[in-house]
Amino acid sequence: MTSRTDNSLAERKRQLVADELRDAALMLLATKGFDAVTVDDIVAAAGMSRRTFFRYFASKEDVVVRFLADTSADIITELAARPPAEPPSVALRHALWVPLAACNDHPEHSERARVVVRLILDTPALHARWLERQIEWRTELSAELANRRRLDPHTDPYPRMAAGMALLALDTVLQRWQPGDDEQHLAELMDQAFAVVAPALDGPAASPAAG
Amino acid sequence: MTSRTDNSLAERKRQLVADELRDAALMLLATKGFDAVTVDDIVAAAGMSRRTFFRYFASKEDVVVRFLADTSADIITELAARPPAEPPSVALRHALWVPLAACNDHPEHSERARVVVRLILDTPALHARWLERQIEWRTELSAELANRRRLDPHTDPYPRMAAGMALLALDTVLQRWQPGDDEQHLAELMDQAFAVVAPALDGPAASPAAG
DNA sequence: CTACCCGTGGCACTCAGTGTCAAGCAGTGC
DNA sequence: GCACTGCTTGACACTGAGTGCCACGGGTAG
Repeated sequence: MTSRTDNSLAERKRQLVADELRDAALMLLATKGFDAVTVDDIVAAAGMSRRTFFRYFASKEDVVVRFLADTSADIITELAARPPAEPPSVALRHALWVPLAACNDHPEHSERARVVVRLILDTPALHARWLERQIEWRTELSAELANRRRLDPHTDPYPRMAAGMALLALDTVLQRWQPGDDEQHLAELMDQAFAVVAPALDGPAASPAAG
Repeated sequence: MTSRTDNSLAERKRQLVADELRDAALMLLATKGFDAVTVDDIVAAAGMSRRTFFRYFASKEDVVVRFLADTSADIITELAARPPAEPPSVALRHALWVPLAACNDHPEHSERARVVVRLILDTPALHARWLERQIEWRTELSAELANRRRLDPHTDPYPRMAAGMALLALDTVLQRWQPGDDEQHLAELMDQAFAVVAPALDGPAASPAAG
């Protein structure tokens, strides 16, 4: 989860520093709360300088959000890899399952991921940044959906809204993620969420109304 | 739009100061961009002190977001006022139309509202705060929807997601809002957006799946 | 051994946001 | 007119986020 392109040596050293900072940050932020921890606290715990922190993370929010966002970035490529004939609801469900499955592959990571999710949802500043990241995904998912259905994303509201509904389903699952939940229960939550939006996702396709 | 409870005298003086700050802020932010304007610039233009600004607005983002949020706060009461038998898609469409109609009632305000919408959608920091505000509305709309359908918002994902879809429709309309659009065209955009989500909003209600 | 490259730390700076306090300015009672 | 009270304001100082700049140090190539 930590790296995807290790150009060896220098790159791995960078990754090591980033992980150290991330671990120190998540530890402190999750236990003391977001506002109660300063960047100075984090770098003191990691044994590095304040300046170095901002070379690896754009902001204090960035450490937390990127921890989830990195694992979720694959949803776009996953959607592109789904068979074109697949209904949007099914393709999107599979695409959004990727980050959740990645968490459950490593039980010890899963627990930390859940804590980070809680931290984000309960901290307004983090929640805002999280949504900001989702906006990017929505744009990319929208482009892919438009491409699949040969729709013009500038005149047809369907792609953008379909992507938005999928992310809404993800949000709902994360919101309902409880401490003891195993992978199966997470899958059930996912199914429930997608059951709600499926009629719209797979509905009467594009409505070429007035323009 | 500016006030809804004028306890006369002191309260109206407060409103006057707030409006002055808001006008100066929107003028500068819309023309120069969000990051290029400091709070000092704003208070200098308004002829007030930096400290006074933060007595009226929680943050630089707050000035911009509240300008739209204030007009949109009525959507919750409007939804509650809709007849209980009305399908969710229709009730929600009427509720979300309130802020848009409020804009079009005052042509000079409409233009500024459109500019502010552009500013918010084009500025990541503002967009994030805007979505953060929508989360509150989603919670309230969700509670109202759950109440209408006698659903438990903690076990059934429908209310939360229905509210999310409605706000997604609003977002889509704002995104596609063009300079020359009159009220009728705005209504068409609204209809198109709701046509997409309506199958999910009015679909097979709650699915009491596993819990 | 030397020259170079890159990551790092230290420092100073801007700007957002907050707490505190002293002044200004109504309205009120004497 | 005068003191008292409550509220708003401005000024100052302070914390904390985030950035630009430069000098140090430790590897690596020549």
